[in-house]
Amino acid sequence: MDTPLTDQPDDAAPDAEPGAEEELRAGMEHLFFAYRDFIAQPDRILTEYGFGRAHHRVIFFVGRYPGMAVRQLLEILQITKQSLSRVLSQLVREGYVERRQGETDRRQRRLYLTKRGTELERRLSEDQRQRFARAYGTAGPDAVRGFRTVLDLMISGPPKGGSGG
Amino acid sequence: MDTPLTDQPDDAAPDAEPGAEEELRAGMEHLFFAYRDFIAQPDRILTEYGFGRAHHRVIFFVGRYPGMAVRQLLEILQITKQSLSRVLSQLVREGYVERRQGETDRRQRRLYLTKRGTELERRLSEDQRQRFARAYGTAGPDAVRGFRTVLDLMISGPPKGGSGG
DNA sequence: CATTTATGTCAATAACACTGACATAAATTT
DNA sequence: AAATTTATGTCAGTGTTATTGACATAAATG
Repeated sequence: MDTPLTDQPDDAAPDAEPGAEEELRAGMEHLFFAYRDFIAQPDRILTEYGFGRAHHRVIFFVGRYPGMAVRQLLEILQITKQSLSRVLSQLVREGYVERRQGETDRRQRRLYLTKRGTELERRLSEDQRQRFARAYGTAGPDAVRGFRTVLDLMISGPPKGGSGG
Repeated sequence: MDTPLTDQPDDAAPDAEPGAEEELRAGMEHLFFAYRDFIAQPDRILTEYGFGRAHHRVIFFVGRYPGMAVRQLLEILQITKQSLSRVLSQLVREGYVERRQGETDRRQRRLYLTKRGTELERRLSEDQRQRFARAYGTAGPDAVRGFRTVLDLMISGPPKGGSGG
């Protein structure tokens, strides 16, 4: 995966801009590359299962927050319930995710990974975990703190008052 | 845009894991949120033009590297030429991108933003630039260096030399 | 009892990626 | 000069993921 930073002809170098603007665009560019490479390997694995990126997202978040309700998953993924429905139904049908009726609110379907789902989650995230582990390890704790600080500041707060963003 | 970190019921908190693993997954989760929120506003603007995310990527990179050849754009975006073709042809047809024959290698079609394309690029990137500017400004230079360090380490190297790391 | 919330489904559509096949022009190699 | 490779582009068909709109059920809430 080439980055153009090292590989461009002279007349395709970053456009001369005021330094600050250039720094921002460099960040945007690198965020794009990081995300692109972050999802490349899981994408390859998913095709074996006939799944796509959306399935991975569901498996990741249900694995991370067992017992999560459908509504919360929708808020996180920022997609419509119709979009989620197809993916989630498929995962349930094929035995990767389990739906259990909520105890306090029985309208809810709380989501859990099955054993099979947990295994797939580990397989899908293996490259991603290694990627983070390597980057974190090489960069060191100070850089990791900076990374997390900037990343968190980039995330939009809740739309309303909520729990204070 | 809610994050589940502050908003989950007690039984949907992050699964108890060894600390290191949890830290990695937290990073993965936040990278997802950052990217999700990073592209939300441009996505809204693009619908006005009948464009999608792919058009934005082309406009961003052609704007950043004027005179870029098609081949380089394909390597960056990691998509097939058929996929790029539809998007690029549309942008050319509607006057946002210009193709000029290469001078040294006349097989190449070198890509440039038109005035119209430059205007759209600025509009699309406005929220993203502000987002980065705000995060960078609040986090401070040390954190920004850490952010860039980790992000760069996460990007796969060129495919030829190493094993992608 | 009326309303809202949580969930789910059916149908139609669009954006964006894919594979495979084929074509032209120009550069490079033999 | 001929053969090969490279850069680009198009046509056709397909699949995943998203969309909107309409409609339905069960359960919680006012």
